[in-house]
Amino acid sequence: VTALPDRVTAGALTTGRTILHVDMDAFFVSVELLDRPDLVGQPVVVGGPGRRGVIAAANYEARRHGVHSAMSSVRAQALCPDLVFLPGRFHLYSAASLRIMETFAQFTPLVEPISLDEAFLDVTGAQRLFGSPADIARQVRAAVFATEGLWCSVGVASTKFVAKLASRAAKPRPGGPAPTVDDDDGVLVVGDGEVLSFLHPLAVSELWGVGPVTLGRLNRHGVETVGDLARLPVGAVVSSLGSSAGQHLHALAHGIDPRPVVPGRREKSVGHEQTYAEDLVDRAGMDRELLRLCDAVASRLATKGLAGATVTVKVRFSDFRTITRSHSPGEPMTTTTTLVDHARRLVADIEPAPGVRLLGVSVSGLGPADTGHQLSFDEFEQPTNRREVQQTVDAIRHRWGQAAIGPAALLDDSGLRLRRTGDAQWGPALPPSPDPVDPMATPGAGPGAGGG
DNA sequence: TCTGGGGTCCTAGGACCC
DNA sequence: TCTGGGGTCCTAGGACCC
Repeated sequence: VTALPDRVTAGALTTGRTILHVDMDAFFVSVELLDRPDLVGQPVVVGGPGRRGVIAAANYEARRHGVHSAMSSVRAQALCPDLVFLPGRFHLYSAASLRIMETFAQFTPLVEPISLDEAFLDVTGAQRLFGSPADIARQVRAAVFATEGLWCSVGVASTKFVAKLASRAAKPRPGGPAPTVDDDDGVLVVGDGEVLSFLHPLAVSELWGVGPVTLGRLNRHGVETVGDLARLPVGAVVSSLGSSAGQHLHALAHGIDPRPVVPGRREKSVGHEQTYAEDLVDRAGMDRELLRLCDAVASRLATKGLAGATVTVKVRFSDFRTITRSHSPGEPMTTTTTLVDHARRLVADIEPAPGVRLLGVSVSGLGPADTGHQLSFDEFEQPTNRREVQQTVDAIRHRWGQAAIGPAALLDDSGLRLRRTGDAQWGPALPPSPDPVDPMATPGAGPGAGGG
């Protein structure tokens, strides 16, 4: 694979776009299996095995039993008693994802990541260097396999959403043959003349943006397929779904999607939330957990060099009713102490007694953390500068790991170890874990969702 | 299917300003 | 003080995606 030269002008990309949607196959599980060749051929998932756990990713052997991501783990286990559960190792997936995105960048600078395992590539201007759209798609797929040992599926079209649907159609089928680099394996090109005949037979729920609620509304109009939606007058769609969503989906049903591939999109919020194996029932528990969440959020803000304007607390009660409370203090926030002060105030009048199953803290309105030393009013009041404390904590964590230091209020009953956030990625472990966390563990190397 | 955790985007009402 | 119209910001909630 030859690297793309520096000069690819945006001007050449304005008409007749060629867009690739690249989607890794069973990404998390595939990464795990590189380390565990002994499990190849067995049904394997990454996810939390606990009572409130869910499946994050399933390999094709597991899918053959009907197991899929977002399914509750209890149900997955029932469908496939031999299912192998692996706890997630997020840092591995992030690192692999970064390398894969770099591989994409060898073909075009216009790479828009959607998640760790998916991206859009606008290759309109890359065809003189790399050949036809199908040629480029095959080269991308082969390059990812050559560098990572991982397979992906590639959809090609002149619009984003058709490219995405095409990559899904190009996926290996559960129980089907294993992927190869053969000419037409794992790649589907939908030419402009074929868009409507490809699109219209699909279930309308396949469209990006049609979830359970929208599907229900469309079904009430007798819409089952994308073709049904296209035949409905736009007015009827708009009156049912609202102006924005209605016009957008109606246009999609006609194959129209002007959204460009946008590289380098900035993140807009950073947050942590956690569902508890046992509901929280008192103020002290809420206050302690808010501290834990704010500590985790502040730590990530520091790593990214960001500050936030608005803090939002989310509370989900045992009956699943969910509320949010937010506040924008007027000054950028960076520290655990500032975040937790606001977070606790936001829930001060909320009664935890019915049982709180989830708490979340997120920060939005992100901007660069100013490196100057303008003290906020808040900090000015404090005997010790909060920013300095936060910076010292962050430096220690950078050197010794996330669990090396933290608020004393988060020490567990032994008084020796910190209660940590972020291990239970896919739902709480089996019953409340008496299992301590090694305070010297490296980030992400905790007991994980399955440690229990 | 008794429902995770990371996010994005949209809507709607009210405060506030000109 | 029986009072318009446009714009922006803030807050709360919800749909949706991977």
